[in-house]
Amino acid sequence: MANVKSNDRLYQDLARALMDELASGRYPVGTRLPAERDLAVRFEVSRPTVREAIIALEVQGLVEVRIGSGAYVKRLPGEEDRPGFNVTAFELTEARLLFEGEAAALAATQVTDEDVAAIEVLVQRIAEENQDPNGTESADREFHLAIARATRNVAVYQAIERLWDLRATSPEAALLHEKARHAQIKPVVEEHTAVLEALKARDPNAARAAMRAHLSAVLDGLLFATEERALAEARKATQAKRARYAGAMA
Amino acid sequence: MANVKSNDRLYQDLARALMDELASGRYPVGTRLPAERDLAVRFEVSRPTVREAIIALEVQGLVEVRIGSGAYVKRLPGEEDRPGFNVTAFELTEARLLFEGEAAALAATQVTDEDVAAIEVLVQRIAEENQDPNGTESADREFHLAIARATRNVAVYQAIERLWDLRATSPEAALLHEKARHAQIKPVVEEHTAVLEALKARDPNAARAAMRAHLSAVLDGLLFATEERALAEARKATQAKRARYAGAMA
DNA sequence: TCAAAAACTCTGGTATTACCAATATGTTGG
DNA sequence: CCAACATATTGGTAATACCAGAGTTTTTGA
Repeated sequence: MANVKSNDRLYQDLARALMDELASGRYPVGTRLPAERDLAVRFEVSRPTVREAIIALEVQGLVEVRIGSGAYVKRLPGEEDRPGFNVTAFELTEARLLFEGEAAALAATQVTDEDVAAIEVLVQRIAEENQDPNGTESADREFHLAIARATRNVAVYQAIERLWDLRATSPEAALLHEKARHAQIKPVVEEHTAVLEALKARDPNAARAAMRAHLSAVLDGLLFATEERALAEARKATQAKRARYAGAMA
Repeated sequence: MANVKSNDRLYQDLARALMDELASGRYPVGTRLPAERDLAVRFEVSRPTVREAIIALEVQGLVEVRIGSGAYVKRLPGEEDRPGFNVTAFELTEARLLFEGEAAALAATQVTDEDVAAIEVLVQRIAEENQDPNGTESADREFHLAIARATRNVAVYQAIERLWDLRATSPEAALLHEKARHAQIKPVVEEHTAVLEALKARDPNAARAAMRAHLSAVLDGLLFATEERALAEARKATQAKRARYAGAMA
């Protein structure tokens, strides 16, 4: 152990290593970290470096340093300051279904030709990304953000961006999406294209419907990818909820 | 200058002092901070202490340290990590109009009798708050959050909470809302009651319509309160946008 | 006997100094 | 004029020393 090579600066590596140990449960909240001198020996770095790492943790609110006593665990990494946690992939996607549907409708009334052109390129990139099962989702993200931006409403944009990025803070959600991605490499492009066409036509209702259809499909993908017992329950609940809600939309 | 007494540790004092200088505009975004050695001399501390302070700023995303080059200003304090700025009251309310409308619809399919009872109390409190022109808006906030909570979707709740609280980060937005509040102390209670009734009836479409009507009225209040020249333009744009969008909703 | 006081020791806080590595700059040679 | 090479500057890290707060142990005195 101890060695934690990388290209970053030592204090950053050390801070990460310590955060990993915190996350592992080795040092529960309230307990004391080893003395700086001991950490220095264990990680084979100098004490100033250890101090820098601990200060990094302190600034992030992970530990509290008491002079003459030690550094005590205050909060575990993952428990963000701003909550944003315990958010399941279902909830995230459902929220996006609600919000991005409306955003698309508003965007349809605001898009410029430049917006449309840019989005068209993104759809193309999504198609390419979709070919490669190991590819990223960056074009997908850009697509949704471009539409959010087309609303010309910063608040809307930020809310949607946040929802997307929240997925990364939830390991299960990220994993589930990954599984879903591998399971269904089919209609994604068509769905995005439908949204694009609605925007081109400046048709708010069509845009809303297309976006909701797309995210509905994503939701289905998530449900499909769900095998765990713990999620089976959520699956049923979500389906029932959606059914009722979708009915209300008609 | 240089001296920045306090009871904290030196690096914390120094970090604060540097943040003050950043906030003062002395070091705009993109510029380079003085060398660590120079800062050490200027603030009469050792270089390790300067490094600790700079690392504190770095962890907070205020500066970016480039090896062999220097520490560059990345973001000014006050500009939150998550942007959330340059958001006008119009944008905020428009975003709420979109999102909370859908949230209310979803909530209508999910509310429990307890939720309804709690919301009923809140409507009562809103009426009381509304009597006093100098009263707070806490009941109003609770009302909207209670509905968001009734969706049983944490992501939805957090997004809406964030939109509400964002108002506080924008001084102009807060001021404008305050003015609008004094201008129209009339239909607020009726509007909230309409939402409540729709929830009671478990009618998603009615809930959506009622919530949109309410926030539409808020938007009107904002427009009414707008006198500044700078905002007159935004007013027209927003009105036009809303008109088109509202038409699409029908 | 026991409680107060002193001594000791552990911990973080800060300062010094030194040297390495990445970068930026200026100089030189083609 | 420009590429290549010195050189000064800057951050990165280490090693060491000493101070100050906190806790524990030992000593001391009533």
